[in-house]
This record gives sequence, C-alpha cells and structure tokens, in this order.
Amino acid sequence: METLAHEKIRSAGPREGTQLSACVTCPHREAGFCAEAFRLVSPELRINEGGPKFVTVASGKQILAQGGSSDHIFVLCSGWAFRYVQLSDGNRQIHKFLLPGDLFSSTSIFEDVAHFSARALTSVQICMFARSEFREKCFTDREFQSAIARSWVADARDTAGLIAVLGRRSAEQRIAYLFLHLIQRIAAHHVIRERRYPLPLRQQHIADAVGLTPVHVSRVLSTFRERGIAWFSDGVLEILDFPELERMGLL
Amino acid sequence: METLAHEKIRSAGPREGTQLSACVTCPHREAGFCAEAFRLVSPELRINEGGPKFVTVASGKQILAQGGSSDHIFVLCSGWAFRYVQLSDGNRQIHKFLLPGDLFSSTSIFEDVAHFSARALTSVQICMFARSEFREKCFTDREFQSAIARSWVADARDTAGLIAVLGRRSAEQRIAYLFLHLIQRIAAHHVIRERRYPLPLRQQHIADAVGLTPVHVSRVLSTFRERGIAWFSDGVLEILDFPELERMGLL
DNA sequence: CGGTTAATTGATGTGGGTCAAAAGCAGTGG
DNA sequence: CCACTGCTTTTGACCCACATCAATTAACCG
Repeated sequence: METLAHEKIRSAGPREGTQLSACVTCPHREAGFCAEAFRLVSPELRINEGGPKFVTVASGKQILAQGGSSDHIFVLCSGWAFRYVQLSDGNRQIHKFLLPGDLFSSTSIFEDVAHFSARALTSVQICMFARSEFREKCFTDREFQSAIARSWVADARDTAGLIAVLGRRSAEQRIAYLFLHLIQRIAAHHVIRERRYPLPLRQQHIADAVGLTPVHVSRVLSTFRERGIAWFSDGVLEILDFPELERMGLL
Repeated sequence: METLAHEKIRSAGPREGTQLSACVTCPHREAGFCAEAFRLVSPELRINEGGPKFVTVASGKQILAQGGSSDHIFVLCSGWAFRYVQLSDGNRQIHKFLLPGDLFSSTSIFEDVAHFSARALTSVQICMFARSEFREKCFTDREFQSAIARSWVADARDTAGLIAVLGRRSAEQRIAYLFLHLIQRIAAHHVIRERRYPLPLRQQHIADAVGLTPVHVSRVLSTFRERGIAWFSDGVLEILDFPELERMGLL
C-alpha cells in the first residue's frame, strides 16, 4: 500500500506561482485546467496557516486506499486519475475518471473513511484541504455549497448512467458510452482540434471501467477501427464517425 | 405516462394523526417506519401554509418520470418503491429500492429535473416538501444538513458497490449481494424474526436491479433453494444459510 | 370457468471469458 | 548498436454463463 503518506508533501508558495509551475510539470500541459481546480475551492480557503498543500504523485501510484481515512479533501490540479473499488478476488471496478479540477470525491467532505481507492493515471498534482475547513465553508458560504451540490448532482447522474450501462448494454455500447462520456468532459475544458482527444488510458483501464476483459476491449476497438467509427491508440482517441458512436453509446 | 399529476393529492391534517393513519393503510403495516420518514425532514418544516402534502400511490404506478421536473422533494412514508433509468430500447435498470423513511433522491434538493424515474412497488404513501424550503434549511440548519449528508454518503457507497457488482460479479453473486444489501436496510428499521424478511419484489424487479433476465433469476433462485441457502417467494425472503450467502455476496 | 400475470423448465444460441502464443515497443544496460 | 526485459496489444481456439425462445404450470380474479 503505497499511498500518499509515502509521497513528498510540500507547502504551497504563493498561489499563482505554484499553480502555474504545477502546470508546467504536468505531462499534458493542461495549463487551462489548473484555474478550474480552484474555481471550486475558492481563493481565500486556507489550511491551518500556510495555505493548501500540494502533492505530486507519479503515474500509476495509488493515492487513496479504500477503508483508509484522511482528514483532507483532495482536488486534482493536473493530470488524470481514477477512483475504483477493490474486489476481494483482486479485480477492480473503476467508477470514475478524474480530470483536473475534480474533487476526488464530493462525499469525502462528510465521510472520513473512503469507500473507494484512487490511483494516478498520469503523473498528477493534487491539492489538499483540511476537511474541517471545507465543511465549515459548506455551512457558511452559499456559493460554495452550490458548487459542491453541482458536483454532487453531476456525479449522481453519471453514476446512474454507468449502472444502466453495466446492467443492460453490450460490450460495444459500453465502450461507446465511455468514450462519449469522457469526450464530453474533456471538451468542457479543452478546445479540441479535429476530433482528437487526449485519453491517457490503457485498454486495461477501459476494461476495468466498463466491466469487460482487456482482450475483449481490444477486439471491440479493432472493429471500431475497421468500421471507421473511432481510432484509439497511444492515449489518443480520434472520432471518425460521431453519429454512429453516439447511436451506439446513447442510453 | 401516469405520474403523480394524475394522483389524488390532499393536504395533510394534523401531523401525528395523518402519519399514523397512513401507516394503518400501508399494506405492510410498517408503523415504525413512518417516524423514520420524518426524522430526516424535522417537524417544523412546512410547505406554504398548510404543512407538507401527502399522496397515496397505488402499487405499480409511476411516481416520477425521468426528465420531468417538480419543485417538490419526495419522502417515502410507507410501502416500497424503486428508482430506475429508462433505456431507449425499453429496458430499465433499477438503481435503488426505496424503503419508508428514504428521500426519493437526495440530489433532488439541488436539481429540478430528475435524472431517473420512480415507481411504486407496493401501495405507497409519499410526503412532499417544497424544494425551496428544503434547500433553505440546508443552509441554515446544521443538523439538517448533516442528515442530508449522511443519506448522500450512504447513497454514494451503495452506488459504488452496485457498479462493482454489475461490472464484475456472476449472476448468483449479484443476487446474493442484492439480498444482503436489502436485508441490511430492512433490519435497520425492523425487528426480524427467524430470518424471514418482507421483500415485496417480483423476479422481474430483481432482474432489473442486477442486470439479468427474469428467466435466469428464476434459475438462480431455484439453485439457492436446492442448496439450502435462501428461499424467496411471494414477497418473503427466508435466509437458510447466511454465511454461505454472505460468502457469495461479499464484495 | 376463461383470462391474465408470474414462475418454472427445457432446448438452443451467442457474447464475451479464458488460455495461450506472438508481435510490437519502450526502456535498460552492456 | 544490439540483446534483453517487461508491458501492452493483437489474434486464434475453445468454452461457458447467460440470453433467447417457447411451452407448461400455478396462482389469482372477475
């Protein structure tokens, strides 16, 4: 269990400077995202004295462990990560991919024991806030509470969608759904050129997210290519026939 | 689409009286539950002038329609209901069974358009509160906000569990999980005798909840009977070998 | 007593899992 | 520059859990 405790933790310097430098070190150069990460948490929030803590976690490393507790709220500043449930048989089920600006979990504001694990997909920068501060702000700041609520509602929506997809849809529909879902979220931050989306996943992650085996994911992706629907490789997804993908992936 | 608009809506009389009479008419006689239903919403909450509205909905009727909007929050007072997502191909995926005392959805406090449908499983009594009141109380009443947060956290937990089960578990594991999950929730209100639990579901509902066909659910339930694990029929679940069920249904 | 809805059971089909081999590719070190 | 290693993806052969289709029974009900 190599969780955050094992990672280097440093206190942030001046906010603007730290954000920008964090972005520069991010492998995806998502400078625009870092601002997003703080829109939610609002500028005057402070942990103890020195401001929020920043943490860098290497690609593939575990960030949170299911059942573990922390008195911090995590916000992803740069890079990608994902939340998952670890099953007793060693399998895992990914239930959310985290993009810069996302809270790791909005519920973590009110629960100290995490019911999920989280892992870095790329090298990531994380910002940590004291739960007590966050919770207090939830009572006193209406704007803040609304922001949390929006994130909560979006989460509930996505989650219900994923349940429906896992319960009722075929392999290709599941993957189409996942692609469409991620595309939407990426497009919300990014300006996209030529329908090419950065998607730093392995086929294994897709499999873990939609309840298939990596072998079968590979086969389905092959048919997507043959049929001229979408081309996924090396962390880039290129959409060739959007209407068709949408037809398959729509609930 | 026969939603609530088509149902008889009447204003509540004196609270205590109405609650109790509601319970008497409930086919499951869950008198103890109704108190639960109001623990969350707290006694001094009022809609407009006349107090909360009560609604009775017959078994099998739709209560909320996905995409529909309402400016009320629904609380289930008696009977069972369920939330589901309606798919474009006519299938549905149940993602939560509602027991007396449950909010239909805690997110509905902050979203006016529902992302799910809801239907009565038995004849049910529902209590409706104005969203504006609910939301306001969320800002001003810490106790209330904590209660909402608890319900939210529990929901997120259950939801993550269900996703894992749908993505990674076999038919019998899914059904075992569902049984254990419901048993836990029932036992939280009820005193249970002889491991017999009232579960007013058809096999169709089980199928819709765990992503199987009713035919296959029937087969799995048969093996549960043959193996002396559990006996489900006529809305009653009897557990014969709890350890075995738990072994199968555990995440 | 027919009509309806739920559950059971059997026969058959198939989507996706499992197993295994091979190929591509990046990193590493000599 | 090349062999070696580890990781990911691809491909093929085979299998099985669950779906589908269909017929039968059971329970309920006006």
